[in-house]
Amino acid sequence: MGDVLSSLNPMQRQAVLHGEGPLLIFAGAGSGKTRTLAHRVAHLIGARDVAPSRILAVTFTNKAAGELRERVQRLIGSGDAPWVSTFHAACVRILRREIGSLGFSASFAIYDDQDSERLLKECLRELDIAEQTLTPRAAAAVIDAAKNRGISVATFDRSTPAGERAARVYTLYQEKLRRANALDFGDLLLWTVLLFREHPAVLGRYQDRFQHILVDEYQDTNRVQYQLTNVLAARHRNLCVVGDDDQSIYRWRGAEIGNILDFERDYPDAVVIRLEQNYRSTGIILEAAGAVVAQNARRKGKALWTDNPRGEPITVAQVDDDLEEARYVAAEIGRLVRQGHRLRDIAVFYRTNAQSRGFEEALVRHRLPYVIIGGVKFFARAEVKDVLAYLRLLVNPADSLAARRIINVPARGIGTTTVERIAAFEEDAGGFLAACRLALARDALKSVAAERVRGFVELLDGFGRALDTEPYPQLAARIVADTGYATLLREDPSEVARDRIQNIEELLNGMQQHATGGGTLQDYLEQVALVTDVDSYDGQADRVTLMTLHAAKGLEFPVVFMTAMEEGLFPHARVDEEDIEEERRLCYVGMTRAMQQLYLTHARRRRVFGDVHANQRSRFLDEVPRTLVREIGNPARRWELARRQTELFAAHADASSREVRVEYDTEDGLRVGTRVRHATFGVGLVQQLEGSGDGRKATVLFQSVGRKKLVLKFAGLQPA
DNA sequence: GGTGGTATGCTTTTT
DNA sequence: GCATACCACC
Repeated sequence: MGDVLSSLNPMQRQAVLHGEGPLLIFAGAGSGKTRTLAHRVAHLIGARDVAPSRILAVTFTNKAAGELRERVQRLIGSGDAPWVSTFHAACVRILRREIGSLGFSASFAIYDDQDSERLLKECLRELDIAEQTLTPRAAAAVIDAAKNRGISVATFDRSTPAGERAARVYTLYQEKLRRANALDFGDLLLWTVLLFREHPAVLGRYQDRFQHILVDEYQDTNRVQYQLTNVLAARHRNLCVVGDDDQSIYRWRGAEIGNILDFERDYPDAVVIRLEQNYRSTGIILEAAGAVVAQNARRKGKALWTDNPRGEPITVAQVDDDLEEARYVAAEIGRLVRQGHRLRDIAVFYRTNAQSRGFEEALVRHRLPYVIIGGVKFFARAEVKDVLAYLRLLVNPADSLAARRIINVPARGIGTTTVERIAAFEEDAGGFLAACRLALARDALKSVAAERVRGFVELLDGFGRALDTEPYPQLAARIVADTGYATLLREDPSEVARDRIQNIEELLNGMQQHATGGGTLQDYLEQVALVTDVDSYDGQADRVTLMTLHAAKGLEFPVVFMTAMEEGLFPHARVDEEDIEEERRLCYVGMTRAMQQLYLTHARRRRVFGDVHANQRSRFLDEVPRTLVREIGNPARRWELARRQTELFAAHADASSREVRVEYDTEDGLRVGTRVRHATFGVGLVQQLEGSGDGRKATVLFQSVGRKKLVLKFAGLQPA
């Protein structure tokens, strides 16, 4: 263990060695956070004799959980592993065991966003709420936001007409979920909180059990996650949270940055450790990113530093339009590759998924292989969801949404009329599939329709029997064959159909792999419900990576291109001034992904939804100290740049000099607002003057290094 | 029930 | 500008 510890820096070591009691770790970008967490967990097990089963470590992504689990395993060798999982997976694990007391059965299904919206559409129709009043998507957003804040149907605010309407939708939606024995993503967390609240004995068991709780990315926890961790940690109070307020980028998903900012208020005895040494980026990249995020007011503020070389200046490239931007990026990537970089070392970031297209086209033209993370998700594809719906229905026959999805897929002549006739029995029967049986038993369908529905029910019954006798991947393959899905696609010569066949094959392969590892069908469905595309990013294939800035969090690349750095795109036009700080944090996250080289590109004109826009360069570009930048592009624009940066600078200086009460002309000619030049720091603006004679000092805001207090006698300031 | 036309709407989306 | 979603029609 001593050896292992010696590989840590003093702050990391302190975080690892901390014993009992609350611990807050501010971990700056690239400061070795995962490493520290892994060592801490291993230390608790190896040196403090904490049983692995009594440790709970929570992350936000499966990928992060996997990495942490693997590193811990490497450190502790074989033997029991602690719980390392996402919030959602941890809740599923608890709920599979305990959900009986909430009136669900343990085989509950997990609905993704798409499922939720479909179900909400049904709700809105039943409640006679026109889509113009409330779209399924908007309803989903309202309900999800409520769940994130721990608000159940019982506590939902009905005081306004819109609130009353939303409450009715929420109520019906929850009823439908319950009848379908299903939980959506928000439910996984909220039901767990409610379980603990209503069943103190159950809570007590878990409180006892989890002697140590560690939470990663604490800055992105929402209120329910906050409640969950804090209530679970209430007994032992060994709560270790790790995060970086500057990397909080999910406010719009309910994340509350206050959770991390107020940790010391929640736990006055908390030990606070700052990991401020960055091992990832060059000095220049770090300084530039730091200067940008320093513009934010609501932050703890930290001083990241690095022993790494200063590195090359940041390239800011101005291009004429979006096409040229894509061309420039592709050409530059080609050049980097010829210089010896590998494609997998290079990433292209953009603000919205829709922006990937141009880069794809340009990369194809340059014959540069790439991979896109995000966009349309594999498990959200229609054909994949269709096949999964069959399996879901077998595991959880109450899943009416799944039943409705596949009753006529592939087409077997059961139309909307028949479906609606069956739906009339849904309530009595308790689910759509049961309603099919009931409708048949009551002879409620026309003869042709009845035949077809009977065929569907018998088909499913056959699959149901096979479920007990054959491995589920085989069953899945049989479903694809016996339903006629395979034939349908094979007879279709189109490219779309070919893609779909490939996707289904990939799906079946994935199942095979999972089953070989000993997983059951229920495990598989659960895992599939909780994975994302970013999780599957392996970084091994030699390809350029394209992704949104959000998807990039937690990753690093030797070379990073941040594109479309323009007002309206980034920061995005949809964010109001209040959320600008979050956009800026997103910028910070993007910049700090870069290890060696960082490119920031912006176009003078760009096509957005078909119209040409002339966007101003992003304010974030102007917040990067010019001394760290190499500008490429139209030289005439450099004057514009210089002018804008001076303006920004003056505005900033103005704002911060407001506290100064009186300005006198002075014998040295300096006053607040004077532009001065310093031999090392370059140009700056005088913000404050104090003292006289040899002790006279000036506070100067420099473009390059920010604010400095200088003794005039030694500073050698020149007018500029 | 499948095809083709037009309407629609488009930030980010850890799970 | 483009993909999807829904409706009308065959």
